[in-house]
Amino acid sequence: MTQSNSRVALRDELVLGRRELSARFHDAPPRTLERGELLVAAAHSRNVIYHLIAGWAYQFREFPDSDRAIVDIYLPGDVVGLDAVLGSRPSEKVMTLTSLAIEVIDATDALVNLMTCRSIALYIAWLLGQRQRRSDRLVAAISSLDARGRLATMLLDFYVRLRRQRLTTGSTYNLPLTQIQIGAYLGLTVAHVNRVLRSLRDERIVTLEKHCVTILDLEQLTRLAKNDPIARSNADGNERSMNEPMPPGDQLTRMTPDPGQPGSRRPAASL
Amino acid sequence: MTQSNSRVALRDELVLGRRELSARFHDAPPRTLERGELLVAAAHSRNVIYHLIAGWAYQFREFPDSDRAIVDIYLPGDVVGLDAVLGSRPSEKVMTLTSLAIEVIDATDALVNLMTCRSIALYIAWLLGQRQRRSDRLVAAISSLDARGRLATMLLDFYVRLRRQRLTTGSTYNLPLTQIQIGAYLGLTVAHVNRVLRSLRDERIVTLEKHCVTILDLEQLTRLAKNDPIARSNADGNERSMNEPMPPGDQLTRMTPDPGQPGSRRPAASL
DNA sequence: CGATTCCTTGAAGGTTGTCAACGTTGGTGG
DNA sequence: CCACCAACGTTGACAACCTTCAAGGAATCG
Repeated sequence: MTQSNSRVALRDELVLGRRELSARFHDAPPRTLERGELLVAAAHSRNVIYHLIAGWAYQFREFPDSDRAIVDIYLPGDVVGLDAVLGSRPSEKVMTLTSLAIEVIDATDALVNLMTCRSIALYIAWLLGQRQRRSDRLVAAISSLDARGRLATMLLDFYVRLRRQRLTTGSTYNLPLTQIQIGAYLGLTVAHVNRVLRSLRDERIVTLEKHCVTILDLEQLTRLAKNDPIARSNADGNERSMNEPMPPGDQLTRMTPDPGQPGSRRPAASL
Repeated sequence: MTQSNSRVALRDELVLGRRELSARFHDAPPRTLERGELLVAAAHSRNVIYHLIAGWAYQFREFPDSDRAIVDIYLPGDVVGLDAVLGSRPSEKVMTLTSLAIEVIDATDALVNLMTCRSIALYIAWLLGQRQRRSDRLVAAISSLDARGRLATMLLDFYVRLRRQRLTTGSTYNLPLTQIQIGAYLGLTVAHVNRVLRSLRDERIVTLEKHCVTILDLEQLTRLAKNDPIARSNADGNERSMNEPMPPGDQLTRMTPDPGQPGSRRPAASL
């Protein structure tokens, strides 16, 4: 079997796994949550995974001095809780940022059963890898970029992820995070987040007002996120690879798998 | 099936998966690498995973301005490359910190085959979750602790992981990182890493000289890592849970799985 | 034993945190 | 409808932490 053949087979199997897992999620009726509720992936019964149909949520870790560090942010279409099901210690909680529509796979041994199906197992591994890559990007951004770069990285990341899910078309989207939460996510204080947002707005790069993000200068924003001080101002045609994630939408016919955007393009957050 | 029953079954299956994956690793003869070599998980042929028998390595991400951010550090016993095999973009590389003894599972479709075995699939998911929890801890530390806290967290983390693998017994271990690399890992400059290490040494909390770490005051170090300014100076008996990872060694008979420390305790870095 | 890399330290300056105050918004109940 | 309250947003002054820059010393490797 040639490399490209098995690569294609892998892609197909991942798409299959996505469908199968989606079917398992459909077994139970969807639920809704209010803003400010905890997804008790740890408390009530461990080994629960969620599929976000609509709404945002964030995963956080608490320190004894009572400030919380946000370690990941989930958007519609994301699967939540996979990293925790096999872990021993709870220690991390997930809280809603908006009201939420979710599908749930419950039961303590659900994951064991899911793993029996190879395509689902592969897709779950892909999902775990996807979350890992998000974390790696965040670590790199926080540890080597200043406040402007971190903000730019975050705003771009959400932009790309929403576009991939066809949840935004223009250069604007809704961001249900308070500046306090942005600070907890990027390792900054509210005051400084506010200052930097102001400066980005004054420079006409991006605006954030009333939870609404508008990207005014995508090129500049990308430069900031890359820590690339002098713009090479290359043609927009070369604007792919904005920060790391897979290209959004238009170039789906490639070697590497992208189950997040299946062949049959459904309107909203299909698994 | 009661919850505790399936929990026990899960633990057993994870131990089984660890053994099975270990067997797959043994299929090919172990290899060695020199210090400063790249584990080309991306270049030469994707879909390669490694098992570290001996030696350290680090995963990093490069920025255009040529400084690199270290996103994870691998110790003996760790499995490297799982997060990358299913990903589309290379973008992250792994480099050795010491000379390395490794086992390799190659072939493009290796992971697809591995996932056919449910216990291996479960164990791989557990490994991915373990790496994710490391990343989450790092994000939390970098985004909400100052330099002292970050250093303390890192030194404690290595300490716990080495103890869990029975690679150190006393309060001392070998740390094959330069201060430059420590800075790249924690988001600090060399100069500041040096200064903080000096202050930690002057306060008789921990020393790092010639790549040798000696923990002098475990309690203080733990406080720093927790951002817990005033020591409650509780009895040492309650010293568990140093930072997040699973308790080292002595309380293995618990509900939650810990395949990293199997029933039959082998001397060194068994999978 | 040269040459590179790493460690170490000081001084100066910048980014960010802290603190405080006030304006704004949104929800609640009188 | 308005008063109230709580949470959030905004801004300024100041301090602290950390970076930058520079230079000399130590260690490591071919």
